[in-house]
Amino acid sequence: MSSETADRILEAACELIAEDGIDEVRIARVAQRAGASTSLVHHYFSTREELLEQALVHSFEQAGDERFGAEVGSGGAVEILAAAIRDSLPYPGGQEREWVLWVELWLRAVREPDLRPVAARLYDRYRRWMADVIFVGVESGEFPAGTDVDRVANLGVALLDGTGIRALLDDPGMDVEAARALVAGVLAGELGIDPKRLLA
Amino acid sequence: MSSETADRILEAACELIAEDGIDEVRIARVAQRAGASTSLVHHYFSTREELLEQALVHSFEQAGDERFGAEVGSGGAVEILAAAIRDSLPYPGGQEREWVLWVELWLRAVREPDLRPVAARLYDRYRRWMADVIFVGVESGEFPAGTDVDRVANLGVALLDGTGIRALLDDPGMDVEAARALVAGVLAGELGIDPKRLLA
DNA sequence: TCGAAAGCTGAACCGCCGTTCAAACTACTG
DNA sequence: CAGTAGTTTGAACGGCGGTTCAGCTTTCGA
Repeated sequence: MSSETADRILEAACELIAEDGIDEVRIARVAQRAGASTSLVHHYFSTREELLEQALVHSFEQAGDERFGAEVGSGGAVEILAAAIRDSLPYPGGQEREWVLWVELWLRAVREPDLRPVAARLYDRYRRWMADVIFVGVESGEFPAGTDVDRVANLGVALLDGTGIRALLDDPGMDVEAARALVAGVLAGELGIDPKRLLA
Repeated sequence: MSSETADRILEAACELIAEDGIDEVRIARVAQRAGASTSLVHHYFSTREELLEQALVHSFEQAGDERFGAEVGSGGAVEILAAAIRDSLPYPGGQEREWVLWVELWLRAVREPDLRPVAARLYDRYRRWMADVIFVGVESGEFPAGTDVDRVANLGVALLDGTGIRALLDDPGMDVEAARALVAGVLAGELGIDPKRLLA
């Protein structure tokens, strides 16, 4: 089912989706980048739609593994949370590519309910990852006992998405530093710590 | 420049963008819905790209006028804010169409920097509208003096976007009611009022 | 060693759709 | 009425690109 070649094709499709957007992806280009012919692409993926859907899913499973698969490392929970905020925002040269794919998935999933479980699964990992970070802080006493971990995690995810999209769009009213300050400020307030400690 | 017919064509294009997504919009369909021929469409809009861009902009200027153009009405600031939260979320049968267009603009603007000012302008109106609502509350003493109005307004916008997108995607971890509760809870905390008052 | 199945290719097909073009119809102006 | 500018149309063009097809090469088990 999943041969070496099929993977190469899928990988090429992922790259092109990230670069040009789903609708700009042409089978000939995918084939070219994968070092194959268009016929070969059709040999593994009977239709363009099928190829693109599998590529999207594959792309996000992989991205999710990279971002949220790692164990919450050692070190203070505050530092980990600060790093999480920084690494989640679309800093130029940083997570911009992931953000573009993220928005692509949003739109696609809005139109195509089949894709919604993929998005939901990613959000679930995202939220759980952030909840883990916060939970560690509560356990270690850095954050107040009785903190509603899930609520704060959902809050963090929502804030990162809501500010990050504006930063990604170069909104002068919300650049990436302002986004970071706002997220850090609100989360620090919820967790009873000094906001500066989340901006390290 | 902007004749009766051109407006009809633009209107038809807007509808189709909302229904099927920009990339699915076909000139023949636009013409059909506008009661015109494809040639006539090209008479007013020399290229497809030009038509779609103008349609998008037109669509959002209009939507912005409807949503944020009205003066902040009379009544308590708390009630106005509660209504703002409710009306901004993608309740089924409510603002869903606007949300879809919103996401469409996000993706388009990410790919096409020319569109970013359009998005920035909309965000500006959105944020200012929310700031006005909060400002009224501060003036009337319903919210604490010294409230950082712009900060809370940005927070509100980010929370609505960040939770709303998940609700729109039918994420089981964040339905529209949970989104509303989270937004209301956080804003109530920032404004020193009872969260229940924002859920009326 | 033979033959079938899988991997792979180039070339051609063909439908969709943006775009163009020449011409008709209308309306207004001198 | 003549002329001109603005509308509107049907029909056709042209190419991009997904898909198909017939056949070549490689692999591998009997």
